[in-house]
Amino acid sequence: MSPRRVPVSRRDRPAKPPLSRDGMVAVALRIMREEGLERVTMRRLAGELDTGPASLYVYVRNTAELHGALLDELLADLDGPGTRGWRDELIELLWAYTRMLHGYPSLARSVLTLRPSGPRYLRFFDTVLGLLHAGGVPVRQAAWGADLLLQHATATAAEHGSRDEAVETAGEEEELAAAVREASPDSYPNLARARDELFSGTGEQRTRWALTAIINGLTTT
Amino acid sequence: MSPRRVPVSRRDRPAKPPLSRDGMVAVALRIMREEGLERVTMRRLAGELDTGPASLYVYVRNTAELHGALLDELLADLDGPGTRGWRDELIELLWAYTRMLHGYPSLARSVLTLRPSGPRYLRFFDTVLGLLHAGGVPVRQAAWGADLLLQHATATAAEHGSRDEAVETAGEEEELAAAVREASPDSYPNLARARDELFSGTGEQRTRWALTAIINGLTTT
DNA sequence: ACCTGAACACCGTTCAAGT
DNA sequence: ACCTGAACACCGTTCAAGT
Repeated sequence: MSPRRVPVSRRDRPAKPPLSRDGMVAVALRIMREEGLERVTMRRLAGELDTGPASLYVYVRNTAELHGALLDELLADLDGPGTRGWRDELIELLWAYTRMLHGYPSLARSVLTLRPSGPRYLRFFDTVLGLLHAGGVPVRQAAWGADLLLQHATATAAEHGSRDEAVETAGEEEELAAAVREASPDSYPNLARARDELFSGTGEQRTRWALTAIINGLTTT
Repeated sequence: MSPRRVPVSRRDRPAKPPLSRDGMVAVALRIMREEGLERVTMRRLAGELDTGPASLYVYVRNTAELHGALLDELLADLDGPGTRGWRDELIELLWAYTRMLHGYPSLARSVLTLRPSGPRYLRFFDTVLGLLHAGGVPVRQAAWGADLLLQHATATAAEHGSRDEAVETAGEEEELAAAVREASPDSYPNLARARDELFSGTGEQRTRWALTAIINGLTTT
């Protein structure tokens, strides 16, 4: 009779590190990087931290707050502006932000309704405002414009995110393309005329164009 | 002994109307209008239609498709453009769309990742393209610009939606405001300078300004 | 083809009771 | 104060079996 295999018990495992907000966020970040934000649930996180879901509520008010913390963590990897003209630097910065969020479309969606307020986000916002100021944009247009630019970048990442869920979205994209193709020029003359341009360009080209257009618009409005 | 009250049984109720996609969407629309999109779940809808959730999958592929149908339904209430100049009409149309979606922020969030392709949405898109064309905007800028304008309108509704969930968001808005107030002018000089303008203006003023800025930008980019 | 019961595999959050 | 087991009140989607 071979010795019965007993399941690894609590006391055989390495001592459970004490819970902390930072530890929680670190684990959440790892799960998000490896499997996407969908997998970062309170229950999963609790399991990974060897406790019950209720324990997490000592450190965050709710999932939205956790998502805000994750955004702030990602923002740490964003480089500050370089030394070119304010316009180019601004576009580069916002494009880098868009690219970063593009890898985490679910986070982008969450951020869109979040009003983030972490230190890294404030730094980022300050930099955008600074570049607009450097371009001579009056303070009101700079404030409203920075908001507009960040909203656009976030919404773009949320919309065209590139994780597995994008497979579904690709189906809908195809459905829209088909609907546009089949739209009769009689009832939809403008759609028919714009048919080819509606889906033209790469994501990068369109995003850069949009950022440029918004910057041009806000300086003259 | 008073007659025992028996619960209303299946056969005492009016004959169950046959399921149909239109019937489903109509009930979903009613629930969304009365209680918000959060309450429009497959299970709730099935209960309301006196069937099991599995039955709904005969008519829609998934919840995303249902949300697309709801948007198309709402779009039916949107008036076409009037007779003023293309610019004013375009802003009016997009503002009406924003206002409409503002009442259903969860739907706006869903639409942002949906690529809607319903007939009413195509009509709406065609109208936006038509107004830009009337303004002499070249077809490529019109196509990319229409996309940009619709994305902005949808994202704005998603962001500042006005249902009960807005109570939570108000808390986060307040937290951001507090963070901005407390941001030291030394480490966040641009935030400090823009402090007052960051939260100035009504939602309508800011949305109209943003739409105007984007239109100005896209015509010159 | 259309319809469904039941199951699969999960959720976020709260709360009373512990330490 | 910090932590937790257990419960509350739900989810979307699939699938085999019916009609």
